[in-house]
Amino acid sequence: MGRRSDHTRIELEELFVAEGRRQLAETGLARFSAREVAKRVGYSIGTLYNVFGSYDGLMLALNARTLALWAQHLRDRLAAAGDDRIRALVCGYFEFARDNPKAWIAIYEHHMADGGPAPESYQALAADLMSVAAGEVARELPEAAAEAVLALTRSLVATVHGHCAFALYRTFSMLGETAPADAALARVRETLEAAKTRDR
Amino acid sequence: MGRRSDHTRIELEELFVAEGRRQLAETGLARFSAREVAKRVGYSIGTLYNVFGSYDGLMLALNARTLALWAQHLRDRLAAAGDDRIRALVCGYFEFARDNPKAWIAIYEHHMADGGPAPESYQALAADLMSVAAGEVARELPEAAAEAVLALTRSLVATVHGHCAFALYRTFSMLGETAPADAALARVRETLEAAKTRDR
DNA sequence: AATTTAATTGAACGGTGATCATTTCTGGTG
DNA sequence: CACCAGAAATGATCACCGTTCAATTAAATT
Repeated sequence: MGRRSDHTRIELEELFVAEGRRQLAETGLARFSAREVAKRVGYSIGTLYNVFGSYDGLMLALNARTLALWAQHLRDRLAAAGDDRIRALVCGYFEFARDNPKAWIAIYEHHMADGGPAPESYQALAADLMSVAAGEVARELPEAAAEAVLALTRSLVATVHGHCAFALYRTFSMLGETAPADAALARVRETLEAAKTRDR
Repeated sequence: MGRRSDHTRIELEELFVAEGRRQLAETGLARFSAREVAKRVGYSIGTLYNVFGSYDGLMLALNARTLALWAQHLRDRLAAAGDDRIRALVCGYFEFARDNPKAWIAIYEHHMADGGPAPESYQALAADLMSVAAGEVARELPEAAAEAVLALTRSLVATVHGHCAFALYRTFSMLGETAPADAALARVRETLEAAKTRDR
């Protein structure tokens, strides 16, 4: 059809991402198809490749959107939180994963075709998410050195991630666990308490 | 070729599983191909389907083998452990994942085509793995009730899993973490200490 | 030797990600 | 207004995938 001024390149990107997220949420990563996204948007597969370059490019755009929404969700929860900001953070983590299970899983299950790392701009989004958590850990441990805060934050996020992953992968339900978020919160509290005791 | 007495059905299964594991370790789940496994074993794709029924059936057989080897690895480490059995357990967990990264990841990233649960026999292998950990937790908390031990074990395994997953997915290296196993062990120790204090 | 039975095969089907020569439209020029 | 150069959009084409199943072939039975 030639240069359609129907949509700018930015609009096109947004169309594909919106439809891609809809489809990812429905079918999950394993059945996800770039062709099907293009078809439902009403553009050809060739146009989708013009915009994103590859399947990886499309998936990165989708996961980047998920990461941004996740970070926003956490900040919203923290803004509305009372005294117990750690609980707000852990619950916000679980809420987002539970409300967007397929998209959340896709963040971890998509791998670049060449096995290489994701581009800088994508890693920045993951780092931003981590910094939200680090801010709260720093608030809990005012005396701690910055590097110690970061190291502890990484470990705490890994702890929560493990509980959240088991919850979404149904590993927990298979084993009889019913309140994974509570368990994760309890673990985080223990670690923060131990760190406070060490600091004194 | 008709009924080849070259291999019994059991031998055939073993041939496919051995070659499948080799290929999974090389290429990873995303590029893994049942056709390629059949080709390299020297049987047709049809015979592979006679044996395993589907791609899911093959993957379950591969993942079942991985789970069994993992449990064996943990028991071996515990048998050779000194006083610090918890360290042996956590390190054994990480060692196996690090030595078999693609196979370990496939355990979590393979999903049944219909989204349903894995068959009973497969779940039993996962439960066995959990029971290895539960035995050590029970040893640490002799006073604790059985159900409390199981609940704590689930949470501790989730904690270690989170650290291990971040290590293998390179989330940690992206964030500057260098000793994920040490961090996981520290978290486990804190939780066990807190539980002991509660029991008193 | 003839027949039955069951294991093995691989072509065929509909789908995928990826490519790129071709077509089709648009903005600018004379 | 007619023309053209260039960019956007296309979809046939390719190699591969999981899956199916009629046909084939070798072993077991008669």
